[in-house]
Amino acid sequence: MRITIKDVAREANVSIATVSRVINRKDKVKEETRLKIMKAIEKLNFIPDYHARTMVQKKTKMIGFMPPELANGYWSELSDVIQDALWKKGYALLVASHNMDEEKINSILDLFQERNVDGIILGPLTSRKNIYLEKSIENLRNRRVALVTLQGNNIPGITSVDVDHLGGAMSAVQYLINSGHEKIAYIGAVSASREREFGYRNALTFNHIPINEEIVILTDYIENFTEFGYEAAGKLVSRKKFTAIFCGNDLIAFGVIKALKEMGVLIPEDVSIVGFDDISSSKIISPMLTTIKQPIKEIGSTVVDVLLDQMSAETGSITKKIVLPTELIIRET
Amino acid sequence: MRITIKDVAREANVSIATVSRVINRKDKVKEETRLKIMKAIEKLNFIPDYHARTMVQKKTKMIGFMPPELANGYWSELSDVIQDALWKKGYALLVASHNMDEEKINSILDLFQERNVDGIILGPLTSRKNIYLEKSIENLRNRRVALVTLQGNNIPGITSVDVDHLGGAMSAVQYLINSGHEKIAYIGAVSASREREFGYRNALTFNHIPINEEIVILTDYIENFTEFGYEAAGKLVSRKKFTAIFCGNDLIAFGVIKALKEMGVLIPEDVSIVGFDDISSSKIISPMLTTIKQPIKEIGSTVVDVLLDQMSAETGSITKKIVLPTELIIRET
DNA sequence: CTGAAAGCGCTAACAG
DNA sequence: CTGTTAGCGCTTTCAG
Repeated sequence: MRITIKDVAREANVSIATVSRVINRKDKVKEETRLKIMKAIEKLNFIPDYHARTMVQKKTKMIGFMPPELANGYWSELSDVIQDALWKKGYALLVASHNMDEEKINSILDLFQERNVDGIILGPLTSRKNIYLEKSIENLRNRRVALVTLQGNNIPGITSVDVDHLGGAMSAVQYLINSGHEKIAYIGAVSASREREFGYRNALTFNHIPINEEIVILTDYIENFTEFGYEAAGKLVSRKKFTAIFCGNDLIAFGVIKALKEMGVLIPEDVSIVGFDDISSSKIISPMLTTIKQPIKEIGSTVVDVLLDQMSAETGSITKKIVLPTELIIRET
Repeated sequence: MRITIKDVAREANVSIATVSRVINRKDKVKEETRLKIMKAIEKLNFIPDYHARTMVQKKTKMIGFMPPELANGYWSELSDVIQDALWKKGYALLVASHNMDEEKINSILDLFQERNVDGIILGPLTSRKNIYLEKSIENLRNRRVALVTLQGNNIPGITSVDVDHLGGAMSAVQYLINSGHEKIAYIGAVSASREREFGYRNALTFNHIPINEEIVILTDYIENFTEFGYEAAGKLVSRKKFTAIFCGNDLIAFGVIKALKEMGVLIPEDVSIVGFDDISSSKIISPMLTTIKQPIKEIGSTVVDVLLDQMSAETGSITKKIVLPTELIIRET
């Protein structure tokens, strides 16, 4: 059925070892025999069996990627970048989104172990304590699987790549303050990034503006950020005590914008809005969203670099925390 | 280093064959020994090596998915659906987007072959003739790899799952006509779906409205649909001869909306717009986009069903073309 | 019900 | 430069 190295060897009248040599282009092989073998490979349409090779080499050239979801500008854009960067280095990407479902997280990790991925890129995980997860991670580490985490879940001992949420949030709020706002509301999700909330609080405090908890709306992880923003904006308006809103991410901001428009609130005349992430839709919504841009390309390439570094390092490299800068993108809101 | 079936066998004082039996829950094993082995597995944290298993079983439980890109609402939403459906059936997804790059398409297909995926879900491919691709596909078919294509590339002999682009486009244009429009423009990409353009033409013809080629703007595949829509709208306005625009997809429509707004054209008072796809951003843009909805969930589950069917069928099943219906979603534009 | 042994397809010493 | 051979970790007859 399947064409194997044996068939090629027979066809070319050499031993399987020699065939192996030419497909791995390692040891020297006489040009003449190389050509002969190449021809046989061509003729038989031979593609070496990855699994057999893997079994002896112990390298799968496969990286597991576990984002919370794909159907969301931020993660899908990042996936593309990561996939592309990895591809260029000869690695394939096994993608499995977990939707913050604990059971799925565990089973994905099991799958990654079973399939022997060389490395894993973790997205944010549920903050709840998960014994099984901890055990899996320890296992993974014992087996020297490279691990990197995106959007720092601060799992001890794992190198993380993330942006400066705190700083980004502070600059967003500072911008609002510089524009003359004092009553600035915050709408955000705790699970996604607590630091953005802290940045908000810090900036206000730093400017001697008291924090009014009435206009701080938080939620845990939710499926649909946009809907959450829409509803939160509704609540906020009924409290009428703000002239600007800093949103935990762009999707939330989209919901907010929609709600405000429906209620006849003018943006930015009545209320200014700043988001976070700068996903591609931010440019197409109207008014165009002012937001904190995450350097997605750099995040993707950095995470890949870090991962590959870790895999090539003989001895376990030390745990780092890599923080990338954000940038304020001023648009219309 | 790695825990193998041997370690478990030793720990439980049985042969490796028996261990294999319990992890595969096939042959009968005495309950007592089963328990003993389970305990050993637990204790040693044993996870069977997938590659070794695959080598003898010839099934990888892995499906390759090759969309044009991920960073686009349509494909990322679909990926999530497919991944989830497959996951439930015990399959992992190997994702690789090709960005319409011919070389990458070829190399991805090679990778899929080398890694022995059980099935492949193809996205739209370049329309240009690609000998290498044809050969790969033939190879794949010879090796009985299940193949399904999304957004019908009409590769002969491959079952496709797609929506009714023609019908959807016709209903979009018909809706516009019913709303009193006669001068309806079309902006679309040829590669994505020629049928949408045909639907546009058909609907006009069917209603005895002559087609004005001046307000039909086409392009080949482009990286950024939104930008294309933005520019196309600019050209269109200078020609001033339309009261409605049917866009080949939502992203294009977003660009159009942005351009019209900037030029002070009111939507829908001056110009009505209908898109195609109903990606999630369509609801957050303002005004909310009237569009043709693709049933993404159904597309995803259908494609998975078809694929699994094909894999379980002993004899090569016949090539089908599955067409799913679309739905007109009337919103504000 | 359980063990022994023969591969699966390939790589990596080890000889020649 | 090239061939022989011993595994990689697991499943699967075939005996017992």
